[in-house]
Amino acid sequence: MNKASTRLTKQRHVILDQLCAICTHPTADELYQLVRCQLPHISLGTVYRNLELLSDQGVIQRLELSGHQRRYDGNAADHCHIRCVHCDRVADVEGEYTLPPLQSLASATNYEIIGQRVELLGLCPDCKSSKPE
Amino acid sequence: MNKASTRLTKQRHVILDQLCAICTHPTADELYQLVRCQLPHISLGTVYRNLELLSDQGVIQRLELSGHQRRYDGNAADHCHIRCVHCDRVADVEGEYTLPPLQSLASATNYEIIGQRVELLGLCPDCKSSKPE
DNA sequence: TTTGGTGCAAATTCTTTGCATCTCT
DNA sequence: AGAGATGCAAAGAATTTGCACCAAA
Repeated sequence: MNKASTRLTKQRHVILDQLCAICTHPTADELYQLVRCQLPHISLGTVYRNLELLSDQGVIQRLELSGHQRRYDGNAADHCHIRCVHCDRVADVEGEYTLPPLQSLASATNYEIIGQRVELLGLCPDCKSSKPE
Repeated sequence: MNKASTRLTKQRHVILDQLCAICTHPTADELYQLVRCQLPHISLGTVYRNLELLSDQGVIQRLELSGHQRRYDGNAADHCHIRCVHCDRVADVEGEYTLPPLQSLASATNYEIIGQRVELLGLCPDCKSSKPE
C-alpha cells in the first residue's frame, strides 16, 4: 500500500467523487459510465488505473466478492457486504460482525492466518419480489 | 443442479478421478495439465465443460474464492478454505465453523438471506518461510 | 520543466461457444 | 441410431499495458 502518488488530476478527482457519492459498489465499467457524464473523453483504462491506485493507497476499497466482475467501494473501512445471487447487486451490511476464533480451526493447515472475508448471499428487494421461485 | 447427464466418457472419468485424487483445489488449467498425462489429446474446453457439468450436478464443488482464477474441489461437502495471499494456494480448513446469527445484521438491508461465504486468508507454509516480510 | 498521468488501441488472461465429428448407451 | 460429448479454434469478457502526448506541481 501507499505508493506516494501526488497529482490530483481532474480524472482522479471525478472518479473518487463519483465513487464516494454512490452506494452501489460499482464495477469499473459502471463507474466509467457515470464519470463520462462529467468527463466525456475519459478512457476506461484510466478508470481502471485510478481504481487500482486509490485502493493501493487505501483511499477506497477493492471488493473481493465472488461475482465475476470486480467491484469497488468508496468506503475504505472494513465492513461486510451482501450480494444478490440473482442480479449481483451488492449492499453494505450494517453492524458489527464478530467472527468466532479462527486460529484453532486453521492451525492444522500450518498457514499463518492474516484475515478473513465474509460475504453474505441473498436476494435483493427487487429480485425477491420479481422472482418468487 | 442435477441436469440428468448420463454418459461416462473417458474424459469425464479421468477429470473426476484426478480432481478427487488431489487436494490442491486446482484451476481448470492446472487440472488440464494433470489430465493430459493420461489423455494427451483432451482439450481445455472439455475440462471446463466437465467441471461446470459436474459442479452443476453437485458431484464436485466450484470454489467462489477471491483469487483471479476459478478453482475446483473434488469434495462437494460444504467446508471452509484458506487461501495464501502470496501464492494463491488453497487449503481446506478442518473442523466445524459456526457463524454467529446473521439475520439481525442484515435485516436492515432488506435482502432475503440465503447463505454466507467465509474464506480465510493467510500465508502458506512455503510462503511463510520464504517471504518473512 | 519534469515526471506522473492520460487516451487510445492492442495485448493478456481466463472462460465460453460454434461446429463438424465422434462415441457412449 | 441418436443424443450427448469432444477437439479445435475462434469468440467473449474483463483487465492490463505500451506508447506518444499532455498537464499538474
